[in-house]
Amino acid sequence: MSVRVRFAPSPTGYLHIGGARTALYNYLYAKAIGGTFILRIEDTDMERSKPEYEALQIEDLNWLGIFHDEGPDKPNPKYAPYRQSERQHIYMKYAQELFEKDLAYYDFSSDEELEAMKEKALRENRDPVYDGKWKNPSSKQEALAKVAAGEKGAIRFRAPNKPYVLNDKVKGRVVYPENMVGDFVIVRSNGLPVYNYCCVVDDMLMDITHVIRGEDHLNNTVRQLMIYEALNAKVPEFAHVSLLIGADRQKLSKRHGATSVNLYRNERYLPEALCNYLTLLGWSHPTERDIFDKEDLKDVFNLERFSASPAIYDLVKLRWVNGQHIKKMDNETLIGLVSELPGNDFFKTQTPEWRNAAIDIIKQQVEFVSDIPKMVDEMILLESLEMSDMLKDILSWETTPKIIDYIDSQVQAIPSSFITEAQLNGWMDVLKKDMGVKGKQLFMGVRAALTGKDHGPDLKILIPLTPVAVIKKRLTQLKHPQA
RNA sequence: GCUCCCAUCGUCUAGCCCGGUCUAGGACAUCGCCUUUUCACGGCGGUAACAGGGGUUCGAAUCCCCUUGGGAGUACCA
Repeated sequence: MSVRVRFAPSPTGYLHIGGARTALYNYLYAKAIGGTFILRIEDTDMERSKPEYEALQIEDLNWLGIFHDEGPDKPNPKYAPYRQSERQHIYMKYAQELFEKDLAYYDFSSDEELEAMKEKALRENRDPVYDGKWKNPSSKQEALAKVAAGEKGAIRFRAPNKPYVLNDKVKGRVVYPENMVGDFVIVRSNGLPVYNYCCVVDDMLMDITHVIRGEDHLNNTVRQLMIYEALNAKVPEFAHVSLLIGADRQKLSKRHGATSVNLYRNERYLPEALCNYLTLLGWSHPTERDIFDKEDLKDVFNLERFSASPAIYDLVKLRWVNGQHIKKMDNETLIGLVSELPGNDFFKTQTPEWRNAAIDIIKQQVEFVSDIPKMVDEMILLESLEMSDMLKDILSWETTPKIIDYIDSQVQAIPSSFITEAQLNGWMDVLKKDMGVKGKQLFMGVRAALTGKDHGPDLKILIPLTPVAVIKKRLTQLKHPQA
């Protein structure tokens, strides 16, 4: 049977960074093994689930380059529907079956009774597991009669009294001692089934072969194992991936900074970079590569290289990863991204050749796409001088005023809006041969004259990108420092 | 409380399953140097870790136990 994996978010908010990581692992695994990646919406919590969040989450997933093969918007008739809210009848059907086989029973306990029992258990230092013996469940006929009479009761699963073993792909052999959980509710008294139950019914019916999810579900799994058993279903492989935590080693939350994927999207992070970074948080590349994209992972991604311990979500390395992806990105795509940025008008109105050349030098030194316009402003368009100590020093050399005067006279004579590299070379030659300036005096002097700064990219590349009008303004200030 | 899980540089991790090749490797960050007559990029190098204690063994980061620390679950949430 072919591999089928799923990502099953609850539409109760934006796509979380942790959710994105789990989705990514599932996606990567499906791609690596030629399986199917399914998106299932777990919206049984009517109170918190909102349809708009479903759309938002899918959007974020797609932005990350994670596309599902099946889902509410891409149904496979054999498995649809994909929203748990639309599968109520299915859950009820199996609950009915469980009830008839005496594997589940109706519980008419009140909240108060349940609460009292829980407190008692806690007092006795026991797990507050529901003890069926505490209150004899009604007989089947009795229960049916009560239900028919309109009494509200929850359906409880009769938890077998024995230990369970899970061979997890990440955690290894996990033993759940007997009595770890008591009889648990699978259908609430309001008629809505509960997560741990729906999940199993769906995974069974959707032929899910591998469940890759967060470690927070590890304890739940014993309940699910019980249901698989009761339903006579084949148990899938499980991989419980460690959780992401904050720098204080606490559960990742808003106060740890940006935890929603859409924030990174707004900040123009590269989706491939985010995926790359997220992959590394808990999984390692067999050859210890740390820069790659999904395509590179196609042949190497597996379930064997997960780390069992939680990872601190720390953005510092993400910056670097993003920068690396910018460097290897082709100029055309990058130009497209920069063009989408608001403002930035100068860049947008330049020729393709200009933009290409500008991107060539700028992409080498930025970590974020959004830094590119800033670099254009600072490196190319800045008219005022950056009066550093170094620049003051350069201006104090006796050769510098001569350079400034000469360059100024040449620049004034330029009719076009840009200086060519050949023109610049010509000036350098004149300064060197006719005026006897050379070495540091020459290069730094020319740089100061043209850029008003003491540092920056290679002049031969930078100057042809700088508008003559800007250079003229710098020169004016250099000649009249006070003004 | 109880149950489950986890524990290698500041961070992400390799190594652990199948003990010796580990005076523990890589990456980010940090520091220094080199290169590019500047900056950045790049290159080179430094600082920096097997949580603690017991065992098993000729030998343990690797196997076992305990302690400590952290995480998760303990719901008619997902």
